[in-house]
Amino acid sequence: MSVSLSALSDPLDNLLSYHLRRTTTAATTALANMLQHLELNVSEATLLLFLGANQGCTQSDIGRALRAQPANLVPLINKLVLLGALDKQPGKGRAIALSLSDEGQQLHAKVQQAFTRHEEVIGRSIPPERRDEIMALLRQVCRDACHP
Amino acid sequence: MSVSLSALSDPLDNLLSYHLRRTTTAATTALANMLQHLELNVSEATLLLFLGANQGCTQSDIGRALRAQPANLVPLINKLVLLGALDKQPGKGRAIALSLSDEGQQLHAKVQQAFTRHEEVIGRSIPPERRDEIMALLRQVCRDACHP
DNA sequence: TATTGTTATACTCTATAACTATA
DNA sequence: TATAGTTATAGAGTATAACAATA
Repeated sequence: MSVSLSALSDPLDNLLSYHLRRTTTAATTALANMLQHLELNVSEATLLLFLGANQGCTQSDIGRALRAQPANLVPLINKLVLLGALDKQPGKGRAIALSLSDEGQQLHAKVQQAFTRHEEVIGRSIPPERRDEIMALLRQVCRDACHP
Repeated sequence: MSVSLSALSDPLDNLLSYHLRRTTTAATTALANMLQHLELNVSEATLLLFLGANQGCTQSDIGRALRAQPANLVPLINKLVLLGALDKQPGKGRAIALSLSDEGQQLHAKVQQAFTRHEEVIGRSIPPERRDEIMALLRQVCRDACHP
């Protein structure tokens, strides 16, 4: 027999890890919606943002900075190339220097706008003076989780 | 040519959404490692925790409470059944009331222990008196993200 | 008909192994 | 040999559509 909804207790509501997961899912979904009209998903947009600030970097630079497996970057880079957003230039050894084309620059501006708007949405209940403190805390939780 | 690592700037480091994603990934990976010896992944363990506190609830109760698609619960429930952790009892209509078997109770205790230890690990830099405040904030960010 | 449970499917994210190319 | 890039693949998380069973 079904328990009525109000009677359900939630043993997870007191867990930081649970709220991290749930909140991140909600925030990422909202961001994905804001990027939809640009034909980019969150990963592709994140990569574009990073490339805009680090023109000439290589795939392995990106992997190290964003803690992504180089293999997982391949489809993302291909997508940006497909959109005409990327220029590739031969680098040292097998390395390929990536930079934004003119079209990529324009797309980059729109992505930045979307991210900024999204930050405003998810942070609208956070007093501005506490923002930095909260991000420092998230960075620390991230480090603590990585070194158990 | 490759840019030296120290020269790389990170335009994402100032974004709350980025740190949410990165921190959640790190925390969830750590939790998964702590659950490995119980042969449970994070989703299965979360479900077990919920069922322990809501014995007799149905699949659609769970879906509503954890905001999961009922279809996605099927493999999780099957896994717990496979481990001998669940009892199923016919309920109203097609509904099936789920509860923990004796074996499930024992597993539940171990899962709770793992979650508690994980909370200690990821929260070890958070002053206890600020924990509730931070979780309230995460809940609020979650709500804000859902209603853009 | 409305609700519940199930199956099949698909897309994204993440991770690893194995391969190729270049200094 | 060491580094960089690529391919293939596998597992987990999430979402929808379609179907079956029951009141």
